[in-house]
Amino acid sequence: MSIQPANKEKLFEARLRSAGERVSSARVAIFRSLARTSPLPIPQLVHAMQQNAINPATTYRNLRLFRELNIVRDIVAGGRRLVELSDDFDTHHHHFWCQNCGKLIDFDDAELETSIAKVARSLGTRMSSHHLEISGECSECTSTGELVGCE
Amino acid sequence: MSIQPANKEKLFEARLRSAGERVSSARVAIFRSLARTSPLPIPQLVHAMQQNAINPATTYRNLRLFRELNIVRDIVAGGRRLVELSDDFDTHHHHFWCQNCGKLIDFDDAELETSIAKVARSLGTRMSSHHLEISGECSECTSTGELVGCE
DNA sequence: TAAGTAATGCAAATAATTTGCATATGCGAT
DNA sequence: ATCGCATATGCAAATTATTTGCATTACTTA
Repeated sequence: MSIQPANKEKLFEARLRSAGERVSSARVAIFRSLARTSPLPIPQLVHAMQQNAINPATTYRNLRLFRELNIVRDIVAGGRRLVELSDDFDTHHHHFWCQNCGKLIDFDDAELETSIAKVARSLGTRMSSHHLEISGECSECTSTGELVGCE
Repeated sequence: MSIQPANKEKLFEARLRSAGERVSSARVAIFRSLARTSPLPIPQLVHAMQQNAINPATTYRNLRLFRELNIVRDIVAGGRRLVELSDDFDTHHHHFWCQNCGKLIDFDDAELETSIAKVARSLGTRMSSHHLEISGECSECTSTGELVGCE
């Protein structure tokens, strides 16, 4: 189900090319960074790229491009905005965010997908992507007896 | 199902008080603004509050507080981060974002809710809130024959 | 391999968000 | 009601995030 690293990059290049965009070294570097670790806050990505001699302006410009080409998506977890590769470049998944320990858990579920598709159809819309964020307390925090929202 | 305006504010005050927080005029103003129009981008809220003689710092500080107290939540629609009142202060809903015309449509569905609750349980988590964002083409854009992503 | 065009770096501008500190205000006790 | 205290606010400055213009560099196509 999951795309292999080598193919991911081929697909990435293809997506750029078919949009008439060039495959620059900065773009590849940003893509690779996201493929390695994501989701992550934009400033963190910008900083990581600077270590790689890629200018913030370049990272921002390309993030905007990647968003348009559906290469990345933005999500929100606990009030923080994060970027990650879109479903086209990673296995489709949703996120559970533990508001107690801050952990982010990926998940996916067939029945859930069915429900979502059904709703989109009933709205008369054509769905191209979707993302569910659940917040709460993860299993570990629940069993430890920690209280949500306390520090 | 929907909470009446007058009660919303009572609930709001109660939530602040039970957290040991004061019910200041700035807080009430921010809450009212969100109750009137939301979701909206944070800078836009900040600006609106300035018209109301409320300092940006105050708005930011209180947004953080509201987030902690689950009075507001952040969502992402088309790469833009927005705030809106949490489910406790509004009818629970999800969002469909049309990437063609930019429209944001609220929706809710019982079966979907069931699936979500089931997944959260199967993960061993305790869910306190959740939000689904679907992107695609709304029914109007679909019938007009507009192409997604073209300008 | 060369030419043309689009992407990058850089520096500066702008926008967003946070912080410290003095003052004002909400709240509980009188 | 009023007083006193603790907390929230305003303000100004600092920090951080993001965008833009322009000269230069580097993909791509022929």
